[in-house]
Amino acid sequence: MAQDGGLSTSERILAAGAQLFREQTYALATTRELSSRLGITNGSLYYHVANKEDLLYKICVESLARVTSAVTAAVEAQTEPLAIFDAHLGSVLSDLDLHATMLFELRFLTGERRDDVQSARDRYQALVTSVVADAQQAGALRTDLSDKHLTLGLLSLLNWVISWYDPKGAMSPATLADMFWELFANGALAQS
Amino acid sequence: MAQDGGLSTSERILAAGAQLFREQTYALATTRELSSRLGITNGSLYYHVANKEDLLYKICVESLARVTSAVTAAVEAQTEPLAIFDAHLGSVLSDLDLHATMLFELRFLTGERRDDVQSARDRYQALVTSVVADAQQAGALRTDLSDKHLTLGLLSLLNWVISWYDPKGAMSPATLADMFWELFANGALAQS
DNA sequence: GTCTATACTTCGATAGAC
DNA sequence: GTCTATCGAAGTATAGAC
Repeated sequence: MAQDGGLSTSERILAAGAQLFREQTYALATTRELSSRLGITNGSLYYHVANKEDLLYKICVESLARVTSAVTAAVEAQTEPLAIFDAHLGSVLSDLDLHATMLFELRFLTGERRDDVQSARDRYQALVTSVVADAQQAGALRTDLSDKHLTLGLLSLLNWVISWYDPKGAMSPATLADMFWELFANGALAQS
Repeated sequence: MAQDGGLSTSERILAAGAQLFREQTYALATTRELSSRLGITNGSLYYHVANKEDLLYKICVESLARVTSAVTAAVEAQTEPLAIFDAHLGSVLSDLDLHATMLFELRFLTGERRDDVQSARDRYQALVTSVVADAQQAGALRTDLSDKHLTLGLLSLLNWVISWYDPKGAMSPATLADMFWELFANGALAQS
């Protein structure tokens, strides 16, 4: 339960865990360091989380829930593919720790947790593909490249940005979305 | 020194190390597992490499040397930006272990080794940017987006492919290069 | 150039008091 | 809900014989 104006312990653990996992990667991050940042001992941490992998699982689930929700809402409001760039980057770049951890550390999950997150990610990708396919059928996007390939190009732009984006840099998520959309939509060739 | 038709021990260690680091990540890969794959004991491994980080360093240096050499040669032969897609993907996708390790594990290097590899990577990126800038000045690429931004988009396509490409899949590096070039050059919008 | 043996460190997780 | 104390496992790297 949330404190007055603050965060619940579970929420604090999720945020601190995501930050730590992004800084050091899941494998190298230690539960001792995490406990220390939270101001509790290593033993106390295990009252809140079952184990280290379970924390990673919760982070991945939360990441995909947020970006899926943001893009779903945007697509329902306006069906232009540009909406995806805006909604995706708006969500992802304002919670870099969360989404970077999902994207790069997902593979360390095992068994059911791994399958669970992977299928959530597949569903998100299918959502983007369906928007692309709809735009193709509406005549907005070219059809000589398949919906899968167009989506692959689109998601390459959106995913790779996580590995270099600097929140303190000059570009806002909205500016970046406009720039990427412009490039994705019209290409890099000079107009003849 | 190379055996008859085979590889030297150093070359075998480099290849096996890159494969292991890509499979498990640098942090999780153990020198014991590496020794085991090479058919020697853990102690023997240290006759060939100073330590684990030094092996990662050698892998990163080799990766950047190869892709830089491939793209440099291609650009000297034909100055179209398409040449970059072909040469880059041709090199990278035929040595996935090596290049994936450089791209995703570089950050675990420390001190001088880290600086050394990072500056080699910066030089490669500057090479690509210069090709883009030349094409802009020649009137081939649009100039309302900066050379840096166009390069960012280009490298997003080229780098992200490493995280999903399957050598056993249907697409050859050359086919993929054509597809990405087509998308990068002309964009996703339907022609009006 | 490879072996055995091991020193040294650090980690995830648990037990049980408060 | 947090603490102290600790178990047991695993890792990197070294020493010294062969």
